[in-house]
Amino acid sequence: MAVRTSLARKGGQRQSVPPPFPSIAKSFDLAGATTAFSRNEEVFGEGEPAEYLYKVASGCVRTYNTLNDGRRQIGAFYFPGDIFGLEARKLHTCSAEAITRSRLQAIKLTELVSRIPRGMVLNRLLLELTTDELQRTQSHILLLLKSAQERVIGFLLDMADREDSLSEIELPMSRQDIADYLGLTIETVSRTLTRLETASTISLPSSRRVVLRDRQALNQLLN
Amino acid sequence: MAVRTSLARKGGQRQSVPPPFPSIAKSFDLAGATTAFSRNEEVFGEGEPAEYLYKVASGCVRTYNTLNDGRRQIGAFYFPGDIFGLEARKLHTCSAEAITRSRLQAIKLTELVSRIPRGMVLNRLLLELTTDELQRTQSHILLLLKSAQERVIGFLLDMADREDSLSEIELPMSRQDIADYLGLTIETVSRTLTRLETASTISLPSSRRVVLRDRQALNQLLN
DNA sequence: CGTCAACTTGATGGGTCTCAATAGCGGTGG
DNA sequence: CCACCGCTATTGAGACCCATCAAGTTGACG
Repeated sequence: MAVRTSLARKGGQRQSVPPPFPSIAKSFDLAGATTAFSRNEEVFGEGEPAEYLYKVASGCVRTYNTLNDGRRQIGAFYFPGDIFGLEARKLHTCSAEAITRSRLQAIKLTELVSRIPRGMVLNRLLLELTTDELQRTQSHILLLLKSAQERVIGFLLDMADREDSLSEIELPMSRQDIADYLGLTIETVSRTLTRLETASTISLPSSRRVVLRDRQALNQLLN
Repeated sequence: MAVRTSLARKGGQRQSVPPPFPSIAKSFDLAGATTAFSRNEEVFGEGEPAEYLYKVASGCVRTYNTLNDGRRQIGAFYFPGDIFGLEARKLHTCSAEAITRSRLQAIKLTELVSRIPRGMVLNRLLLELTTDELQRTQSHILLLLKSAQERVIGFLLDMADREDSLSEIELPMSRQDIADYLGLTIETVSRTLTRLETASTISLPSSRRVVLRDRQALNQLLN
């Protein structure tokens, strides 16, 4: 799978940003073996020691926090090639679950140093991963400030960029997942999608498939 | 000034987290000389090359993004001892301004390596700074999901922790700054503060001074 | 005492949440 | 093949929270 260029929002405008150098982190092979995870299976839980780094070989993973009022905030979705599980401190500050049946490469952080490519320092790898995460998180903040319609459109465009497809998206996650990522309710997400379909800017062959019919209109609605 | 312990929200609950090691980054002296900035003076602008790292010697700084609908999103406030200006890529993705008359230490990134304490690697310093930033950003997301009252209370408690005062806060920033940080309007911020004062959980000797009168009640209102 | 900026307060409307019911979809078994 | 089931998604009606627009208040400074 090709290394993806990450996305950044600058001034609220969508914009592709090339990586600072051909992303070593993402193309870096963590380990040979993969572990299988079934749908909704937990990869790690909040509060557990953060000893491993994971790379998605196939499938899709979500990380989330559980708020004390019971709501769930999804922090990020990870697709094949993405690396996750890195934490600032010793413990995980979020939980991770497989969304679909997935295969993950895992490597113990303490063993990582021996697998690092010649000439690369551990701190540089970690810095790169943390930097990517920071950019994603900052974009996420800007997304949460907007109207429901703008959030949903922003989400769809992000997904379209992350899948290789030009205009047809296969969503592995449920409406609840989307809602918890965007800080909305499933009803609002559903209504917004319906309204976009009515306006002929997208079409919904099935609930998990979205076709972007008019990207220009979508970008305009981002305001 | 003492090195502060940073804050993290876990499960939406407030919780102090000790730094992984006595924060080298924050106690690290960037340079001898300081530059003065007047109120509202720009330190750097979005899109400019990110060549310097800044450490607040006195005063207070805000970083922000301007959205394309004209709104402004404040990403963070920086107080004495805090370091800012580090970017993932070559250019600044946000602007920075002094909130009050401030003095800042600045050092060119390219010169940084020569000033790094013996035995420390550049990447480790950068990693530490990025990690701090990531934690702040993640907390910020969780704050933006809550009700106006919870956001304002969360903000006040954060400020109280960052100032050394136990219960009396001196806010250097305007209502507009607070609103743009919390994703609210100034009216909502003002009304919320008034309501909290009416409920005797805080008092407002002046608009920029806040006394936390009942921290237990405040924590309870965080839900 | 006038001016200006910052802040507060009030009235109103709109966007999203809540609660509730209906519809679709995949699986399982008769 | 069809009936049934559970789960997911859609649709509707009403309430509530916050934004908006507008007016009034306060405080600093000349």
